[in-house]
Amino acid sequence: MKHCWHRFSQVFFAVIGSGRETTANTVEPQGRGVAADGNARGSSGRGQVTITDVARLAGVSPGTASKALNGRGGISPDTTQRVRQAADRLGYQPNALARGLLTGRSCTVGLITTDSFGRFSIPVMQGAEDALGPGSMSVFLCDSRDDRIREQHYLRTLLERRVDGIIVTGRRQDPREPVGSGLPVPVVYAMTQSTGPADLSLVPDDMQGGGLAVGHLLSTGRTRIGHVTGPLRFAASRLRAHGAEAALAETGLAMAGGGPLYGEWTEEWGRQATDALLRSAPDVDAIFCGNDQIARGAADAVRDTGRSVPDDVALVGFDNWEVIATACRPPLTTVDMNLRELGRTAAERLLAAINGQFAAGVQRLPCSLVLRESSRPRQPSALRPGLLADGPPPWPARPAD
Amino acid sequence: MKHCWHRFSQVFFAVIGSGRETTANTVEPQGRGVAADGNARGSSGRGQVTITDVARLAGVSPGTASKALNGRGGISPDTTQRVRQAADRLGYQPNALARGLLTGRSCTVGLITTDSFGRFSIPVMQGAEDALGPGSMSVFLCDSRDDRIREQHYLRTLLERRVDGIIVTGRRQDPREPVGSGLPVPVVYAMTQSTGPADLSLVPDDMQGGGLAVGHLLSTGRTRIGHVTGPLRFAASRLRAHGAEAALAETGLAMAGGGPLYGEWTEEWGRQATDALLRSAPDVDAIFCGNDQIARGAADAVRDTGRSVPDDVALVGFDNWEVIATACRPPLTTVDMNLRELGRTAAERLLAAINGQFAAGVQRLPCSLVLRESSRPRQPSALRPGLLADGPPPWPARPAD
DNA sequence: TTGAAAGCGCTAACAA
DNA sequence: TTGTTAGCGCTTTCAA
Repeated sequence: MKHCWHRFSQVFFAVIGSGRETTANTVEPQGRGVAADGNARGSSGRGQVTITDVARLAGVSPGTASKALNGRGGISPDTTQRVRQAADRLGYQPNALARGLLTGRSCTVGLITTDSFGRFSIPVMQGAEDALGPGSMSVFLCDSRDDRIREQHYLRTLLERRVDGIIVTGRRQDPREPVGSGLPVPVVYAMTQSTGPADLSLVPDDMQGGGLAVGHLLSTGRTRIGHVTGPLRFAASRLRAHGAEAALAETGLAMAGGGPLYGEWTEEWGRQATDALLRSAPDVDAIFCGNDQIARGAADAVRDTGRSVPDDVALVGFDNWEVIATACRPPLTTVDMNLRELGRTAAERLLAAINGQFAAGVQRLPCSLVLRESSRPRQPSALRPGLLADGPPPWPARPAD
Repeated sequence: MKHCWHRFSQVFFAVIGSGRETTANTVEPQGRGVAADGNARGSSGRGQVTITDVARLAGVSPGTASKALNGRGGISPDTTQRVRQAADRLGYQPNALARGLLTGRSCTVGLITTDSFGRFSIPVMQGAEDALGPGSMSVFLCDSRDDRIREQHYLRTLLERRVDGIIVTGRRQDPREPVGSGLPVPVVYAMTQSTGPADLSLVPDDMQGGGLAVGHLLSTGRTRIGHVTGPLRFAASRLRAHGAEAALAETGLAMAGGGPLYGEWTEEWGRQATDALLRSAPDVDAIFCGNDQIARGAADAVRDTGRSVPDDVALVGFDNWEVIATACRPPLTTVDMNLRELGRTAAERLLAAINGQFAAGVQRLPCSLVLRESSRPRQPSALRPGLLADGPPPWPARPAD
């Protein structure tokens, strides 16, 4: 802790160290100061310590104090030391507003989330904050809730506050209109796409993620792989399915069940679809699910038919939504979109843009795989007698559980 | 949309309307302006339009323009109109930094989350943003991740940015040290408690929530009510249990199973404990669970013994974590801590404090109940033959599972 | 090596 | 009703 912010310090206007002494109650040249302020506070007027106060206590001019504190310009070590001490004593905190006004850089960025702290925007925001917060950048939070009016309101206030840049996050979906055009600051879209050709958008690579899931299942020896996923109207569903099908085709395999089963992003649908799939293609030995909720429903459905996950049917989900994936029985192998990393990258791209390094287009960031029980390679068949044999499956139509 | 922010407007320095005409390339009295700026932008120097630009275009002084735009001081309707038009044309946006510097109010607040976008802090943040964002207050987001070093870093930058106040959110738990002492701005703690006696902390009323859950179960006719909850070391566990026990005692009942079963906040524990409870007290007709995950585990365990939820055993959870509560089979009745409301309240209290209305102490905000299937009143016994009869329960000790 | 002065963009007090 | 001036707190020339 470099500073302490006690507002009411005891020591004032006594010059620290030696050199030109200035006594406490000198009348300030500027005509401002504590004179009229009976209250023993080390500040002029507004109650916060200013650099003038520091300078006066150190017995130097404000300009010199500024240079000393910022390490700019040739200031003697002795003076620097005195100024630093004075600043510490008074609990000086530079006024970022004044600095920003002067330098034209506020060192702030706006973060507009269209998704109101949704499951996808949160990790993105977190990643962005990771990259910005610990540095000198502060982040303005704006929750536009997919409302263009709100969005414009926030955009306006952000620009009024002279942010140096803006990040827009969403829940992906279809490309969206740019948040504004001809803006005086750079904008990066994360987990959402702008239709503006000059804009930079960062999204996860769903197709690669789908391929990753299926590739993994293939590598563990599964060959009759089905796919249960969300609504067809979602680009995410389609891309993941394409990725999955491409990976299968590469090995000369077709998708079990005849193709992806499109439905809802719910456990309920996961159960239903899996149930149907196990009926229509009883030899299915793996299901790649479009998200973790579907996968969890699938796990329940598989178990309900007396089969085991992963030995009879392996499962892979998508999202790595921890609370779902780890509560699944068994814990779920799943594709992680690395959203936090995506947010971090967005922030870095924004910083680059602020420094003049622009980029444009849609960048797809790779997904990765999180391995858990649900796709564990099969146990040696000796341990599970009969289950790998040909012929009708050894389980009854539907036991009590 | 009142404004548009195209930076490069076409029309400049042609006085709008009638009255003192000023032509485009007048040399500005201040010596600044577009003269040296070949680029057709309606600004001086920094690339953003200033009030001086607006004033010049409207043919008035900056002071007058300011008053006109802010509706302060007696300005003729005609002039006001002209200034407004000029501002619109140029896409003028007041510089909030400059305004804040002058007025001493930045119209920003800091939001420090110690819980890194956790399940509890998110709705609180959302509520705070609800109350602040749409107004003139902007929110700085700071993710301290329970790290005091980070927290102090953020505190410092917030104070440097001259925020008007600070909200600190957490995941409740034990009281925490104040974020700082003698701070120049008010602080409100939400979903976390400060040990500072002069600080204001807002937390949900867990005891009342526990009472609410049990009261509801009693009102639906259940009398043999058990309680499965999280670790004993959590104040939340203890308070909820107390509330539940008090509600039971009021009706002269004791808790089924002999008392609360403390464990973990997981589905796994919910299953285990419920299993044990159903064995030790087979006539249990309701379980109040310390959170939704435990409740979901309980639902699975109840079902696994061949009993039905809610007809044989009713369930109530805690948290109203939608994804869990609605995916539960059947959907879960649960206690909602109204965290968003809590966040909103925190923001309102902060605004009050900024305006001089201080408060202190720990305020507990009421929880409410969200009714779903899992605690539906029993069906008439005719529809469920035998289940309400006396004697040994109709289900076997415990099927395979 | 230090000090003086100007000015970032805005508003508030005072003059005209 | 409008214009002028000063100054918020800071940094940055330019002079000393």
